[in-house]
Amino acid sequence: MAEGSRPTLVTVAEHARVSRQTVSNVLNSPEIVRPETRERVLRAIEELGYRPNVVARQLRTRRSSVLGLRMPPASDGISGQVLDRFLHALTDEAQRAGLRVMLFTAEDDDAEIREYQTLRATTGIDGFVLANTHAGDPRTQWLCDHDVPFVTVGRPWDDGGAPGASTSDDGLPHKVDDHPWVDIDGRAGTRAATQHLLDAGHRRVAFLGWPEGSGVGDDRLAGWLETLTDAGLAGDAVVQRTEDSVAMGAAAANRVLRDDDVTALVCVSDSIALGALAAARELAASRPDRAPVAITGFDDTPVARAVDLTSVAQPVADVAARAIELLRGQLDARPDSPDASTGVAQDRQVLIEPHLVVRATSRAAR
Amino acid sequence: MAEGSRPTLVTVAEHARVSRQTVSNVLNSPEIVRPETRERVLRAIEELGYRPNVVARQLRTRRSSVLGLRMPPASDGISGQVLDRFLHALTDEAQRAGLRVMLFTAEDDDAEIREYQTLRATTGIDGFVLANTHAGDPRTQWLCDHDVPFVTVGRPWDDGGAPGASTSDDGLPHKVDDHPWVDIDGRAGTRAATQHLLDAGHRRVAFLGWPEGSGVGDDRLAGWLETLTDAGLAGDAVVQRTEDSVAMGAAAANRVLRDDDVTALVCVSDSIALGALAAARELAASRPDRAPVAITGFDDTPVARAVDLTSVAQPVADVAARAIELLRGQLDARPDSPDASTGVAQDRQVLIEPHLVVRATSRAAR
DNA sequence: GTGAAAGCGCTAACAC
DNA sequence: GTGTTAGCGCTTTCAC
Repeated sequence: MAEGSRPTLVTVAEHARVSRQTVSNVLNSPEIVRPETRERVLRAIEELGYRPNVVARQLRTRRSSVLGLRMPPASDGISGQVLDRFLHALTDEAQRAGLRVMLFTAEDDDAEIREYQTLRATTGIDGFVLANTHAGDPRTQWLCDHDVPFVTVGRPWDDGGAPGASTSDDGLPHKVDDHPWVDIDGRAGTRAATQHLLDAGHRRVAFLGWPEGSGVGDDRLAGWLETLTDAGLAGDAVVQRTEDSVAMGAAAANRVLRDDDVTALVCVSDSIALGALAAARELAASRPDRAPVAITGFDDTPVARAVDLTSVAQPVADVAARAIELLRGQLDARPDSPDASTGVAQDRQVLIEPHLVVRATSRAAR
Repeated sequence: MAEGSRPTLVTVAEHARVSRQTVSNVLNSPEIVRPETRERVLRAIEELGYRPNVVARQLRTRRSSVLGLRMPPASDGISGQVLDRFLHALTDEAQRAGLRVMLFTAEDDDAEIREYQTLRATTGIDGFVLANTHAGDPRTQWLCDHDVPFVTVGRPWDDGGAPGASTSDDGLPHKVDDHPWVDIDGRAGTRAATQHLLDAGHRRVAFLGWPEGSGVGDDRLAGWLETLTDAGLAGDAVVQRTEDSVAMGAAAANRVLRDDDVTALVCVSDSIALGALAAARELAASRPDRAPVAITGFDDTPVARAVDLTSVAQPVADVAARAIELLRGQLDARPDSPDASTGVAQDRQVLIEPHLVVRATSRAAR
């Protein structure tokens, strides 16, 4: 504070009576500097309250330690706040790893790619985290082609619906599907939900899903069907597919519940579950004789907590942690750092198991 | 692409046959360079696909054009997603203004202040956007003391409850309350909601609020009370205060609705409104004779849309735009840029009026 | 109006 | 091990 401006490497060097390079070494490769010198330098740093200027370092090393993330326009879905939580977790993990998260926006995929270019050309962003990737995404293609480190949150779903990582059709320079990603195992989630309902004695467990073709939706459906099949109940499988909204959920539920044997519903989302809940409640009011209907949602949104809805919770923090890990792996593997061997050989694709949060809507009849 | 690496100022200068300084001028002060030279330089820039390196510029100018924002830990409230929307809008506005938003996290206020220091010392962040400020916030104090540009989203509520900007108790070097902020006029919001209900013929309009002492909550209550007073109905004013949750909202509503004359509820939040809605529905079922109850919420969360709840919508995008504006004003007013006069003289404190979104829960009896 | 010189704070080479 | 020499790409004097 006494000096007019902040101390620099030179200030520290003078103070410690060494060259400025030695100070730099103490900071970046402490092991190559003699302990007593190191001590002296560290003391000087301490005394002066020196903080390295990362901008200068960045100019020199061409590494920014900054990650870019496109802020998606708030989808109007009810599942708000999972992005909030993810963002918080990601920022936190990044910070812990010495990285920063920088936000940007883009109208569409092409604009986003243009932003990648700008961001890399002008501010030297090191890598990107992509959410909301979709089949045949031009963004992942571009990033692969330009050798930019990135990780997607969500698998690269083939147009078919099954997870990628399998078919390696030909010897293209870059197999787009085969990039680092982290995702939540939706199938395992619905499996848990369905099993939970079966364990509670339900036999005819219907599924309220999204229209066919969405990788995520089909994956969740698969988990339900699998479980039913394993239990020898696949013959009774009932599915209703609908758009993701409360109203549509209610309508779909009403259709399914015309079958009096259906006593439980596994829903692909909390929105649909919320609709189903309303439908079930009306049904219970109008027909006290009918068996009460158990319901599970997916995402464990605040709404689920609010209305006491059993739901599959996404471990967002884990996802963020693994995403940062995967990104770090790529960053460290770049030209300069020979630490490539240091990093534990890790899978480039990570599937995280969600867990079921059991609440009132799936517990024994009230 | 032909060349190995990216073009720099020198590359452009050579290409345009001018000094590198002239190129810099074309970029930063185009008006001082002769039109024909400028043309030539611009063409060279175009041809080479030159992009200025902001890191180098930053090292030289000490301005980063980056804004810091602490990512708050997801509050468990139902009102998720307003942060999402705000973040998107803020990023968008910032980008439009040539600024970037960088995220960070901190455990508490002190840790946040430490991050301010780190961020400014090492990466040279230009300013901050603070959300969730509270009475006697040490962060705003610190930022004022260190002359760091910032803007808060939300007024600096005095411990009393009234908005600051009024009492200037003594001649302290920095009047903490008197910093730039943007906020939503909650009072105007509940005023609109209450008036809407009065217009619909309701006479006894109760308020379900938060416990006393929260600036935001008291402000919202004030709007309701004001409107009732203006209508000469203050004598009938009924308030129930409760924690912000669906269950508490239902309980509070039940208490208020014991009074058969109460036909409308203005709620301080969507969570509470959601509870009230459930209570009202049960009441309607059990006592078909009673007049139906109209309900309004606050925040216009996805849940409100989902259950067709009338609610006060926060114009988040406007807030973001004004926040960026206020920050820009401070950034431009700094040492170098003499453009201080250019910026329209603007208020340093901005109150934005929300608007009511009328939905089923407040329309004439179904 | 344009150019030349200097330097922002740091690290990568290479000498010593 | 340590110091010296060069820049990274840009802008800011200040001559011309």
